[in-house]
Amino acid sequence: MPTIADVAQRAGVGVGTVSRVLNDSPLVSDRTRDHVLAVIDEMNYRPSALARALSIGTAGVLAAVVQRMTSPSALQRLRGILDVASEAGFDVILHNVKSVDDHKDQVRDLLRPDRCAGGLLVSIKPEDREVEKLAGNEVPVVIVDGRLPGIASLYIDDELGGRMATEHLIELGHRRIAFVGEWEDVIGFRPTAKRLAGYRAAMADAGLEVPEGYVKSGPHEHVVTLASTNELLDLDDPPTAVVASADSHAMVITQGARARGLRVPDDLSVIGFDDLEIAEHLGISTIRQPLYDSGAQGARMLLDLMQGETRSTDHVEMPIELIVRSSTAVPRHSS
Amino acid sequence: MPTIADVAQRAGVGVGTVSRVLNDSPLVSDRTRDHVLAVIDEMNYRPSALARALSIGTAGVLAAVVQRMTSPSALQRLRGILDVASEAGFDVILHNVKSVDDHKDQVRDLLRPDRCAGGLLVSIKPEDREVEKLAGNEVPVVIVDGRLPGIASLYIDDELGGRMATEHLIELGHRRIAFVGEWEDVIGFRPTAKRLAGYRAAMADAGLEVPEGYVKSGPHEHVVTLASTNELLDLDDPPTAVVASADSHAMVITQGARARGLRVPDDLSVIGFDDLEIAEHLGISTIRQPLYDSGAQGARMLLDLMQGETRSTDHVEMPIELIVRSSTAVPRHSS
DNA sequence: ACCGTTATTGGAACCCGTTCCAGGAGTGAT
DNA sequence: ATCACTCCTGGAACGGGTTCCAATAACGGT
Repeated sequence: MPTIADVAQRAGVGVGTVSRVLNDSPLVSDRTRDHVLAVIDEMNYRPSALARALSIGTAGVLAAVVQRMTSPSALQRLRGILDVASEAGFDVILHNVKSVDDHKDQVRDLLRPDRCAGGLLVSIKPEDREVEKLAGNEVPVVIVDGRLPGIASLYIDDELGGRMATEHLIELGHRRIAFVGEWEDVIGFRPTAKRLAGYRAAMADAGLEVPEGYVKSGPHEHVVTLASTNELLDLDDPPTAVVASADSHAMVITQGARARGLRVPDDLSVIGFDDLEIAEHLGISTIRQPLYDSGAQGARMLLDLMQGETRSTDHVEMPIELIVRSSTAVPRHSS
Repeated sequence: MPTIADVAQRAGVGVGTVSRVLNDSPLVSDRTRDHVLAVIDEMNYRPSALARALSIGTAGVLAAVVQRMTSPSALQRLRGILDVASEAGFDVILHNVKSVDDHKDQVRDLLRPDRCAGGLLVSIKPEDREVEKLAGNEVPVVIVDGRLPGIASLYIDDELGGRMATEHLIELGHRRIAFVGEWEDVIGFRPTAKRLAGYRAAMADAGLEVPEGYVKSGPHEHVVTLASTNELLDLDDPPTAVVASADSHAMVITQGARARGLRVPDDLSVIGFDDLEIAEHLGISTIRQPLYDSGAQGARMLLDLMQGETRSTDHVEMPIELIVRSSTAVPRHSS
């Protein structure tokens, strides 16, 4: 593999000149530039990214640390990150955080200038004592899907989302409204807890009670959600509508209700959260949050930060939106 | 940030010694090693991955080039890759290939020793004239989900899979069996085409005809699959069973059939391909292929190759398996 | 013709590890 | 005490870029 010195020699110029050509420096005459470019092309020379990185001090690499990367929402965010990063000529290294243990040392070791030029934490909430370190971290960090003072972040108002979903059902005339969510990992920001708070607030504001057994949660698994659904529908006074903390739950609830011969939305309204692609196809009403865009914008924010153009304390609240489809309707025996 | 020279000075030894300690060389006395380790700890020194990479000649990074990373199957494969790579201390940079254009220069530029130590092509078929270059590529390459002579690869027998799915339906007593697949991108190995071939072969072997209009394909989108489903069911002589080239299709077909009031499997049997997580929850019969394992084993294979332990011409066929669930059954009006 | 500038240029120093080579220290044998 | 070893160790060279500094060339002005 040819080196910059080989090119310089062949072109009869100094290495500095070749380097300047490579970096589009204006301090090269057009004649020299053309000549050097011709030689580069002729030798099929490509500068070593490694050597460049060592000189510069950091590589053209961003780190994306993702919680539960297998979840459809994380995936969409990741897609946004990848698109923007690759557009800007950066590689993305991907770290999948599964347990709290992973989280501790690995991540801080990853977010060093010799590993990457910037980091994105997707749906990951650093521990309290990590926050300060991250805020002063040598490479900039952006949190996607979470809000943390002192660290640039993008987030949504989960409580508002829970409220919007609930109010939609209330406005349709529902009175007996349940909530189904999941236990949340301590790694994350626990959005479900906030959505639940929004649900409770909306219920309270409407003067509605939340009966015993109307709030379900468990591990994020289909079978568990299915069981929760059946428990709800087995109640003496079953709900006419369910707020699910995610579209994936809404899907399962719908399916479970139909398996019992109930019709959705006639016998049971279900609303989800996220607006995954599949929600559209299944006609699930939901609270849409910008998934792809959160990743893309987070990446842009990070790129800005890396050029010192933005304050690292920037916080951006992304908009959410009620999407009404065919899984929610006026209750059958409406008052 | 302290450098190796700082550590050497502080410890009163040479840089060579510190380097040897860092790399667990046996050429260091225990006393010296302990002392140096203590100093390293005290200074909280971490060697620069960048400088190390430049010295060594390559970074501790693997490249995963994935086609349509948003597909659930690609994601599972990626998970396998990530787990094995991170276990071995490698970072993974992720490249999402969307169109053929992306594929051309970017990938070859990525698979250079200054970018990564090895590459995994997931469901990506290099163009003919690229194959030779890849085979002699400076960094080793493994193809996950595809077979190509001259390049190490992991694959399944798609034709056999299509045949197994079809034979399962035939054995249940179905005679009118349709096939639903999708148009495939030229980037990939076109597994659907092979599965279709297996379907045709099984039908021919059983002496069954494939009536006009029984083979459907279109873009990989839910609405299209739904339309195909309706077209099939609108035929004068509609099928009693459908072989879908992927679980995602099987899901939509099931849903479409139910929307028309048909029962699955009583009125229509549906079998998928892949065995995604969701297939289990929806009770979809399918041909299981090892997704996570293909990624994991591909990564292991790559790590071996990087150490020269394996021939780069190794080819591994992964096993597939018929999984019978509740979406396939004996046809209602069986002969 | 002479001087001050500005436009280019070459090349050494630097980034920070790894590795090889030339010793030096220590040990056992004679 | 001397020699032959083995075991450790220090430090220079090296990897391949970037960048800064000194130097040359070219140009306009008087």
